Amino acid sequence: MQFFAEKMHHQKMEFCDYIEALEEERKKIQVFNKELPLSLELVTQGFLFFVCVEFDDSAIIACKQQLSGTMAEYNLNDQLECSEQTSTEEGPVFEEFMPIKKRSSPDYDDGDDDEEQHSHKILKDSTKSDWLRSVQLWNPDPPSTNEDVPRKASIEVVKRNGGGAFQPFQRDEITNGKANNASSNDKAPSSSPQIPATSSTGPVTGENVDGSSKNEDQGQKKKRRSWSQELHKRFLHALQQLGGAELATPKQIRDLMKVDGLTNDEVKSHLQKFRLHHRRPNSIIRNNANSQAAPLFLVGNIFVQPPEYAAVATSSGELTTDTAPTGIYAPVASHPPASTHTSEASIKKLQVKQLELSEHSNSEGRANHGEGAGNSNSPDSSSSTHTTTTSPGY
DNA sequence: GGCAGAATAT
DNA sequence: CATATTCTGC
Repeated sequence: MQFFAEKMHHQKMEFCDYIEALEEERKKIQVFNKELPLSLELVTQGFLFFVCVEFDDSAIIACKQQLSGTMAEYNLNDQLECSEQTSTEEGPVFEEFMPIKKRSSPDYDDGDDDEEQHSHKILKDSTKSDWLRSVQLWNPDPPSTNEDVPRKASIEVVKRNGGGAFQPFQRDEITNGKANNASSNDKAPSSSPQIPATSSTGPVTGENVDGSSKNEDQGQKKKRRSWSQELHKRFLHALQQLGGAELATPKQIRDLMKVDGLTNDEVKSHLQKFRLHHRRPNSIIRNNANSQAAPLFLVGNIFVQPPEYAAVATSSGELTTDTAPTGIYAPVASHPPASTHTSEASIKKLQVKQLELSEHSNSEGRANHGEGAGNSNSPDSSSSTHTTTTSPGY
């Protein structure tokens, strides 16, 4: 008897270990949840299965309960994510998943696909999106207090704001700090409701879109604009609407962003940086051998192909961020409310640019992304092996 | 003169 | 490194 008891105990322990292992596994996989909802499910199911098989020992039961608890948690999370995604549809979604995008989805690659090197980027490749990450996570400027900003201002109060430079927007009211956002003034939102100001998206620690209060000291150095997550999101959104970083112009972007206090120069600068960080990575290993074949993940004994590979191209062959966060539920990239300009002009521009690029920048694998309009898809410059655009049903 | 983009500067 | 500012050409 004793022996038996011992044996049971042993088994129990083993089982628990197993459970733990599984749990861990699931955690790992959860990272890919967005892309591979199926995998999670499978693992989870396996989980249940094992839990339910035999043993009714109290300990096991406890385990079971615990597990179910965690499961519920996961589900809840999933749901939350989903709802968030769907509810945001406007465009924020797009940017929201940028960080994840980098690892396997052909993200919205504005003019230059740069993506497709999936195989490796899984863990590395941080190069490209690194800066993005920083931008997104950047915790906007703390309140006032810090630094000498106020001091300087007071010293050089000069305040000869005769010309008023850029926009009239909110004048001083340094105190207002946040709270504003109202921005009732400024250009009327015209048509699209646009992003309802501070979208719940994340830990936006009470920071307004326009970054901060701008003092009147115009003769002075501009206060560094911090591109908060929100701001950047808008930026991306605008970009998306305009057809990519290569097509959009600072002014357009600024208009679309509808952030008061935001100047052209600021947008220009940001855009410059954006482009910079986006173009370079392209030249790198565009695709090795089979890289183009959508990676298959082995789940259980089933191969699963991440949904991103079903990425669709937007009519104008632009961003198409989609990023299929939850795979199946992938919200289709929203279209620009004002679809007017984005069509002809931009396409033309696109073509021109592509020509230019293909001409004097042979070294850089510029990409092709014009699928939508059926226009070119330059056989990607010279990158090693053929790149048969293996696009799943478009 | 405005604007966009690149090049510098901070 | 992230922005700002300046320089250029259109």
